[in-house]
Amino acid sequence: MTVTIYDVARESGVSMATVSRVVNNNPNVKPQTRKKVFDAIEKLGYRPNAVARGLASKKTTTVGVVIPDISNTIFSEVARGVEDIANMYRYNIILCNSDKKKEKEIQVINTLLEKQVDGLLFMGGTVSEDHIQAFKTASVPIVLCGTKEESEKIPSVDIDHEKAAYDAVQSLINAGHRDIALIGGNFEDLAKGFARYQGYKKAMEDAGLTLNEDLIRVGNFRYESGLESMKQFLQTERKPSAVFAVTDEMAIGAIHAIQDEGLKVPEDISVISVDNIRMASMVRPLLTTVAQPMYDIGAVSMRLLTKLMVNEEIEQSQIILPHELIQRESVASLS
Amino acid sequence: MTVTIYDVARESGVSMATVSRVVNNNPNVKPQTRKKVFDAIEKLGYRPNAVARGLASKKTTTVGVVIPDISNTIFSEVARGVEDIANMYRYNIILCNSDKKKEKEIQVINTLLEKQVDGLLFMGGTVSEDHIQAFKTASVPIVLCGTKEESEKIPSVDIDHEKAAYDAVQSLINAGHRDIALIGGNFEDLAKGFARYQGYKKAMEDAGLTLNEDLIRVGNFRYESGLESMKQFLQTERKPSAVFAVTDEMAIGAIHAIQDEGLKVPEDISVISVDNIRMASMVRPLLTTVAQPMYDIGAVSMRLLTKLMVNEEIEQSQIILPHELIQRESVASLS
DNA sequence: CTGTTAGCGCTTTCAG
DNA sequence: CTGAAAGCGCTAACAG
Repeated sequence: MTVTIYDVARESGVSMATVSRVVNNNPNVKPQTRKKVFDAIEKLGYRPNAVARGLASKKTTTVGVVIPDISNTIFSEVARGVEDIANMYRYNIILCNSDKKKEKEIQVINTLLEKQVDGLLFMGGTVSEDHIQAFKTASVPIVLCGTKEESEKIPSVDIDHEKAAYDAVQSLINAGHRDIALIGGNFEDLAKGFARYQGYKKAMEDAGLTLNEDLIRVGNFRYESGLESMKQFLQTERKPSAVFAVTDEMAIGAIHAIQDEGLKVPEDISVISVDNIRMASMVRPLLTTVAQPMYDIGAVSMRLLTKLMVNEEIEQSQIILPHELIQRESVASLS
Repeated sequence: MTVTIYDVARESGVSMATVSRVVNNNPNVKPQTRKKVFDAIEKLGYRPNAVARGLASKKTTTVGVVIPDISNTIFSEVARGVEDIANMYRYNIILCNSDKKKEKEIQVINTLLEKQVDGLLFMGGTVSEDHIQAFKTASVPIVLCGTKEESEKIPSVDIDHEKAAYDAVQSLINAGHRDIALIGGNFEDLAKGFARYQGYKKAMEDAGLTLNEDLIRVGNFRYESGLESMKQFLQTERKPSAVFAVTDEMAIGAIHAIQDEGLKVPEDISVISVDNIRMASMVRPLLTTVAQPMYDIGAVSMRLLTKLMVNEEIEQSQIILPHELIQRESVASLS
């Protein structure tokens, strides 16, 4: 029923090897025989079996990607970059959601490896010792995407989260703000939550400003938590004149909390954040934020992985992509 | 270097067949031997090769999913439903973006089939004759997710887009609106763009209202086009009292166009749409919309596919999921 | 330029 | 409950 390379060989009167050659575009085939083979392929409706090929060649041309949550816009934009480049180099991707649960992450890494992926792209929260251990059992290259780990042994691509946060806060300070609140994210998340907090702290300290515990809240990176956090700031007697939210979603939540209170952004309170998700330019006022190049992070990670998979020489295995402050409408100068 | 089932067999003093049995949880193995085998597996760090297994068993436990654009929130929410259920039934998914380009769609369908996926989930715009042709060459089940085709031969799951649009517009009419503008989407997109337009038209006609060409614009489903379309309506002398946008994104664009003009939603103009993306409850005013269960559409599609893949009896192969009007803040009564 | 021949690592009858 | 053996469909030397 299923037509194999053998059937094509018989039909066209050549050997399997020759059929294999024409299917794989090997130049060492006389144009004439090539034609015969193509005709047979067409006639029989032959479709090469990639699984058999994978077993024989030990290459599957598919890469595994573990992602926290594909329905989260921030990751889905990265994923698009990943897939586009994968595609460009003829790879397919097996996508696995992990919800940043360590157990789940380790589990999917293993099943991906069982499936003999040619490489692995890992996007997650923190990379623990257990992760490293799991990676070690792999015989294929791995790149971290949007994270990194201490030792910097594993190739990775990300932005400098601390610096991005620093730049955001500094721009607030430059605009004359002194009472700057922070809506942070999970500090356990070293690569992102903690790093962005560090950037805030450093910018404040460098400006000779002291951190005020009352002006620090930690949310979960999401809209609702930004809204909640801001509501609480609004109840304190000495309201901040500006707030730095560690993600756009929380910033937008904050903006709405402010507006719901009858106050205006940026006239009464300025808001800034980091990310630049699509929605940042789909709100009023337009959100001022430090852009992180989501698509590029995915694309560059995948490009790096393709190089690693063919043992290509690479100049740089710890890649930091640039971020950029996008001035829009949510920050006012206090002069 | 790589440890195979044969190595485990030797190490534990049993046959490959027995090792295969314990790995596959076949009950016909004496607990004692089972233990021996597990010990050997652990000792050698054996990891089953899913590609070899796939070749031998003709099952890969992976399904292909072709999706228009994973970075589009509407599809990424569906994708999450798909992956969750796939996972639950031990399948992995190979994800391919198609951008709704027919050529690309056909191409990825073919490579997915070459990779011997056990089933195919297709989300796209319109399903043409060429698609059907490509599907026919497949020997595995296929389900359409968020689309359908004329003949209804191919299993599918979706909502009733026409009825959803109808309900939205009808609610506007019930609220006393008469001048209801439409911001539509590509009419070539039969399953969605055109169907939703039909719903609008029918609701108007059923209420004895005549369609006004000046009050109809077609966008591309996205925010910017909603904003643009609304701007144009605002310049006409007889402004609509309400607008029905075929997607939430366009509705939000419309809201901003209205607000940018110094008018208020819903006091001056009401806005309603269909979708209920996460952002619908992350704007001011909160968007009133007809919710389509994105996650469920993905989950139910995948569940249907899992049944098809094991030849399970199915009662219903054309599944229509319910939609629901979510009253929030963007529609005012004209009484 | 083309054919022969081993496998790739696992599942699956078929015996026993 | 366990083993032997025959493939699954293809690639990759190696010859010629």
